Order: sequence, then C-alpha cells, then structure tokens
Amino acid sequence: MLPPSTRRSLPMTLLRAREVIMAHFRPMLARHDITEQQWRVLRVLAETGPLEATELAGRASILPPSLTRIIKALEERRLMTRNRVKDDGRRALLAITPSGLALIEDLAPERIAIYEAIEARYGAEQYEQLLDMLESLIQTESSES
Amino acid sequence: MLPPSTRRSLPMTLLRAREVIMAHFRPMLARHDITEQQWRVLRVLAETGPLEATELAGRASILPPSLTRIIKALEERRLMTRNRVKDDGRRALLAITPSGLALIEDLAPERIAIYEAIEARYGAEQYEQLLDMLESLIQTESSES
DNA sequence: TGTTTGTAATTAACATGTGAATTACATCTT
DNA sequence: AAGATGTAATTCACATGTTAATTACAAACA
Repeated sequence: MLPPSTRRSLPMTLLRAREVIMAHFRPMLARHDITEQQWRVLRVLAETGPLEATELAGRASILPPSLTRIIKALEERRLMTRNRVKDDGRRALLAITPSGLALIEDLAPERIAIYEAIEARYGAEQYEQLLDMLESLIQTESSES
Repeated sequence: MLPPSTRRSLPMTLLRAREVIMAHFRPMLARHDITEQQWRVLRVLAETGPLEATELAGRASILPPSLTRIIKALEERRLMTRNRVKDDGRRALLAITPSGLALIEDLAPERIAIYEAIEARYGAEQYEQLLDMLESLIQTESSES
C-alpha cells in the first residue's frame, strides 16, 4: 500500500475544508475585532451558561494555555467574567456578560445566512450526512488511546 | 432557523475531526523533532519535485509568512535547499535534499500503518466516501468569492 | 530613460497551537 | 499536623496562523 498523496490525505483534506468554510466567516469576525477562538469561547458560554475553564476548553476545542490568554483578553473587553469558586481556590466560574451576549445576538442573523448559503450550495442532505460522518469519525477515533 | 450549536457547527466539527486524526501522527513527528507543517512541506516536495514558494505554499496549505519561516528552519537542518531562478530575482526553486527524502522514506511504513488502522476502524468505504465528500465541499466553496 | 503598475517574498505585530515546566490548591496518608 | 500525591491553571519557549505593511524585483508604458 502506498501512503496517501498530499492531495488526498485525510488531515490535509480536513484542513482545507475548514479553510474554505472559515473564509466565509472571517470578514464578519474581523468587522467586530474578534478572533475565531474568542468567538468560539463566547458562543459556548452563551449556549451552556457559566463553566469552569477545563470544561470550557474542551467544549471550545481550545488548549488550556490558549484559553488563559483568551480569558484575559475577553475580560479586558468586558465580554466575559471570572469568579472564583468557594471551597476550591483553583477553579473559577467563567460566564459571558450581557455585552458579550449582545455581540453574539447581533451576529446571529449574518451567521445563519452564511450557514444557509453553504448548505444551499452543497445540498442540505449532503451537508447533514457530512456532519454525521465526521461525528462518527470523531467518535471512533477519540475512544482510541 | 436557529444557528447550529457549537456541537454541530461545521467548522468546529472539522477542527475536532482533524485533532483526533492528528493525535495519531504527533508522536511519530515528535520523535523526529519535526513539526506537522514542516512534514507537509517535505512531503509535497518529495511528491512533486522542486517548486517555487507560492506553488509550494498552496499545495501544503501554508501561508506565505509561515512558509518563509519553515524554509529557514529546514534549510538549516539541510532537509531542503533554495536556489534562485535566473531571469527572475524574486523567485527561487525549493527542493528536498537526499537527507529530507531519507526522512520521508524512513517514516513511510509507520505512516502507512497509522492510516490503515484508522481506515480499518472507520471502514474503508466510509473512509473513501468521507474524502470524496470533503473534496466536493472544497470544490463547491472554493469557487465562491 | 524614468515612472508607474504589478507580483513574489519577506517582515512586522499580535494571537493561537503545542509540549514542558511551574505554581497554587486539594486531597490522601500516616 | 506534615509530607506525598493529584489536579487545575498558569507560565514559558518556540512554531505557526493571520493580516497589514514593506521590500525586491519585473513588466508595461509614457
């Protein structure tokens, strides 16, 4: 068996797919001076309510060192808050502020429109199937060592 | 229509999929003190022969500023070379060295084994179908502005 | 020839990715 | 209580991602 060519290797194909999709969202994020990762953190907090750092990092697919820096930036902009948990001085509860929530909600319509356009071009059924197959791959491989 | 939850957004799902796959390759790369991106650059050069920087960046999905740094690192380790093109002082031909090629070839068996294991767990047909669907998505979206 | 326009690559500045080390607490153990 | 062990978060060091600005060179053109 030959190794896959770079044009058909799974990691590179996933990378390129992500790039072409994110290209649609970058202008919107840039207009609001927010990075893709900061955006993910805020969306997770908006969806789930206050979380501790480890849980937030996992849900936003961001590594702890990055999250530390992102929290600092978002706190300075008053888009999120950090409150120490009693009984355990290591942990803190991270929450989105009303300003942060307002940002998310302001962008929601544009965000939905972008997703709908992608889905329309690619085909709604294919789109859902692709998501299912990716989730299945994640499930399969994340249970490995 | 609601916006997709973070657990089913296409960009985040692509990101997580890439993470679980790359987790299998990272130990191999770390043992040889090479980054994922350096590895991509060397593989592209090994496959295609000498290329100019713009072409190489495109094929390896690496942005020009990153490629500049990677070239410097790989040149210092004598894994690739850079030769100016006559007639155009801006361009240079980038090529893998015998040492670089030896590195690629040394790792080939382990690389193939990793791919085969993933394919076996996920299912060969599903695996090919997923690649087809991703390429189709890339095709669809890359022709958009 | 000299100027303008275009293109390839680099540099700059800042954010994030990544693995290793460290700090700050908790908990367990004796 | 004191030490050992475990855990959450941070810090460090370096590589890459990202956009904007700059440099170096080519090509077109007045």
